[in-house]
Amino acid sequence: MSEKREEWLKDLLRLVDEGDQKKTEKQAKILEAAVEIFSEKGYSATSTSEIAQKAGVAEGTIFRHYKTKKDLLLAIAGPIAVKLVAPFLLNDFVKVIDSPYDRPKDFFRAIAKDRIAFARSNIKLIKILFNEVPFQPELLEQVKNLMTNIVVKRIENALQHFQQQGFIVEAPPWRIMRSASSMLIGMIVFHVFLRPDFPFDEDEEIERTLDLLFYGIAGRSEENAEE
Amino acid sequence: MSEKREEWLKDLLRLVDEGDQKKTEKQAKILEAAVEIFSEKGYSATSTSEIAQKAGVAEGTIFRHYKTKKDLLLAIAGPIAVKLVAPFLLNDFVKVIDSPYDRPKDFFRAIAKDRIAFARSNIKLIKILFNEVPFQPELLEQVKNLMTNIVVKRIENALQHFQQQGFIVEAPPWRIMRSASSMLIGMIVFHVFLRPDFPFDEDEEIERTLDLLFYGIAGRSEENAEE
Amino acid sequence: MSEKREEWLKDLLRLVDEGDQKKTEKQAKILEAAVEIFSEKGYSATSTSEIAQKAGVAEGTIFRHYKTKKDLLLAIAGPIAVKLVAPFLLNDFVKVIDSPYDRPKDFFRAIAKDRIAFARSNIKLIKILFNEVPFQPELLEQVKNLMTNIVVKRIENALQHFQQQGFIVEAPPWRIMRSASSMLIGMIVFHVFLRPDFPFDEDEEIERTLDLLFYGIAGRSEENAEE
Amino acid sequence: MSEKREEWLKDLLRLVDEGDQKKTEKQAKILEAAVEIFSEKGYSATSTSEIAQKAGVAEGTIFRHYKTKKDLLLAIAGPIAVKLVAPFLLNDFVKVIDSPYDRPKDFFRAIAKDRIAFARSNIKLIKILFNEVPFQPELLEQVKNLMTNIVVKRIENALQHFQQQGFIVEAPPWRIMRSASSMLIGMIVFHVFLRPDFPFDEDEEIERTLDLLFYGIAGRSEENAEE
DNA sequence: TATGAATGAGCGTTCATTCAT
DNA sequence: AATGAATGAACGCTCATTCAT
Repeated sequence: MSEKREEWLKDLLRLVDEGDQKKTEKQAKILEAAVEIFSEKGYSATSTSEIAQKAGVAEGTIFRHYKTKKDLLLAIAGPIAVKLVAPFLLNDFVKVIDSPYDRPKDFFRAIAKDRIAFARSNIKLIKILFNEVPFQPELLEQVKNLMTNIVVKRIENALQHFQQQGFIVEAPPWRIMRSASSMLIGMIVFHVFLRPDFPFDEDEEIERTLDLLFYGIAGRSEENAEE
Repeated sequence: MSEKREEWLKDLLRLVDEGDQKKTEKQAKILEAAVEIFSEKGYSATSTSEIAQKAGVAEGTIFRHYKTKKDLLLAIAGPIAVKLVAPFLLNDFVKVIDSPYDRPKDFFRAIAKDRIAFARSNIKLIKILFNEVPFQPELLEQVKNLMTNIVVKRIENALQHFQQQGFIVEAPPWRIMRSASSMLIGMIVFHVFLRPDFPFDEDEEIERTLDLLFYGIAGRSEENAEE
Repeated sequence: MSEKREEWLKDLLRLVDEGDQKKTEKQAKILEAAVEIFSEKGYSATSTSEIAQKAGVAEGTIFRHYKTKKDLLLAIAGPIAVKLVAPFLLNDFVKVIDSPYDRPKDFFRAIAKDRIAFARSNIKLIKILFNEVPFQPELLEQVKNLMTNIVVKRIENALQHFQQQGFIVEAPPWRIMRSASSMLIGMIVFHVFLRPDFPFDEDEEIERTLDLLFYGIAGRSEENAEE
Repeated sequence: MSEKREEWLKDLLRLVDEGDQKKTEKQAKILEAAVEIFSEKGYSATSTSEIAQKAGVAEGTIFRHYKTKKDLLLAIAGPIAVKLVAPFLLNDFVKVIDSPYDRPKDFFRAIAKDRIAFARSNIKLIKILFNEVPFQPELLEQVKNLMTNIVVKRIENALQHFQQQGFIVEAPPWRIMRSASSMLIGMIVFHVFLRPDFPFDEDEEIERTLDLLFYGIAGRSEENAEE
């Protein structure tokens, strides 16, 4: 089940790679400062002079590396969008169906742990991405592409695989996906973004949340009553 | 179980009431225009002259009614924050515990239907609220207050009530709340904001989503295997 | 021989009229300052802040009245282009053919005196016009239109009229026009723009220059030799 | 009647010679690009980065050869000013008085043909020169010097010589010079700069224009009437 | 109450020029 | 000799806000 990589995806990946490598010292400082302030005040409310000051460079230097302020934003938000869905881009992601995750819980657990870790080390970048996606058509387009063509497709495949084996309830895959995603994303949003100080044992929390996802919140009375 | 209303809450409610009533025609047009543009381009990227133009008033008129641009934003985003949690503010919300919702499903179903309807008629306002909450300390504070002191408290009460009756699984209420909220919010976000054109039967969708919430996504094999 | 006025001409004339009338005090000061500095340093080398300073207004005020710096230039250079050819725009200019100027010399003398006076009272504006025409396509177009459709046409008519009466040598009208224009323009350029301090009696100078134009610079020997 | 060469003239000539010779390949490309863009958009509206790009060199390279942007302009406009009056600089220009041009028409014809040819091969440079002379004091000074001390002086000499022989009408030489120059310059401006596509036979045109210059535009009726 | 001209600080961007390589 | 990254002043222009009418 080899997936043909489309052009736009290749371009994206190349962009990400390039961005990760060739960076002058000044460029790195500019990015660092921009991330900091963009995430604090939002893109539109951030001035390039503020970025320059925080980065310790002249304002003109910013525009030598990024033709416009928006270019600077996209240089930050574009790659993070790709990295956000990186696990699903892996060619061998599909192997999930053949073997590595015997059970759907293993599958969700793996994704959850990986993405929580990722979110934790990229809090500011993810904030920027989500704050700006509604207002930057290029970003929106890119995110839509990634989601529709990569993530949704692959998860759907996995779910159908699990359904065939009877591991997952019979229901439209998109609803299961939506519900499962919501629960995991909700967990991340709460523990990483809203209440990073709320004390909890991550592994334990993932386990208990998966329990709720898999077996529901109904108590014994409810179960007997309805089923 | 009467709840003492704090000062800040009284202030908020008065604000909302006032906002809903005394509005000159011009003021209404200004708000309408501001909502439109704020939701499209974001608060910071919107200029007061643009609002004035769209509202068909002079620029000075805006500042006669709202001392600053931020005041205008807060006049929009503040009330919507309150209305967003309005059901939980009702004095008789607590009655849920005494009688009206025999079962938790009825409880969640009622909230879901009501809030979906609300979201649908306030898409732009809610967008504005969520876009700006991270950057406006006053908004953030207000939302935090509402959430922590009203919503969380009352839902927690309800959940504990249901747990006592055995209708809901024994688990920390905050985790159940987080999971349930995530699933319902995820449904709203998806069907109202992300894919409003995605065809679905609302009542049916709510029912099936509640099923997943209550009984989980595990299929028969999985159930047997683990439990 | 009534001439139908084209649309663009109407527009131009309206523009000039408007420009001459409704001007706030600030607007007048801005124009005055702009004319001064544009003529001294050229349009591109002039900064809007300099204009604002000289006009005694805030920089923003300039942009309330003229959307861009180029608009400001065109508000100055456009009308002067029209006024420069104003005499030829008069409907009764054509009467020249019926009676008022019995002889071509009277015709050229009238034009010369009028345009010298005009040049003298609009030195700076004319400088700006001619400095910027090569670089502003809109101006170039406008000047071309005025020249080709109005000035050239009408002078040609007059010349042909004079030729029919034997007052002017038989030669292609455009060559006569070019030569006559050159001589008069040369006179204006020299005495008004290049050496405004060079002492001369204007009426006398015009008369003597017309003599050269009409009877040539050849001395008696040359005349005998060739003719 | 040998003319003592002043210092400034020596300097100029040396500058021109140097300019024509020692030029690295890059330098030549820079000049070429600068001429192109200066003539298109004007000096002030041209950026050094644009020149560098068009010349295919680094921006720094320009400043290695020309200390400032203005130096670059002067390196272009200075020499062309000198070349523009070059014929009058020739030591043997004065021979005109002794013999080579028996008649003034030959004299003017020679100058006209030569300068038309020159203008044609230096259109852009001449445009630059005349566009910038009003704004660059150094250029203005240089052109004034050349004109007053060389061109005017020598033509005046020639004219007086022709007047003594009765070939040219008795009138202040400056007026004859102004009129003759205007006519020839008018011809060049029209046929070379304004309407280079206007079809005409150059030799014929020069001849006919000289006729107008020498014998005037008056027809037979006018001649009889006035003289 | 409503206006819109006026403000001047601040915006994103470009500029001519420098200098380490 | 040639580069191009870096500079910071200056650019044209927009901004939220004020105020006389």
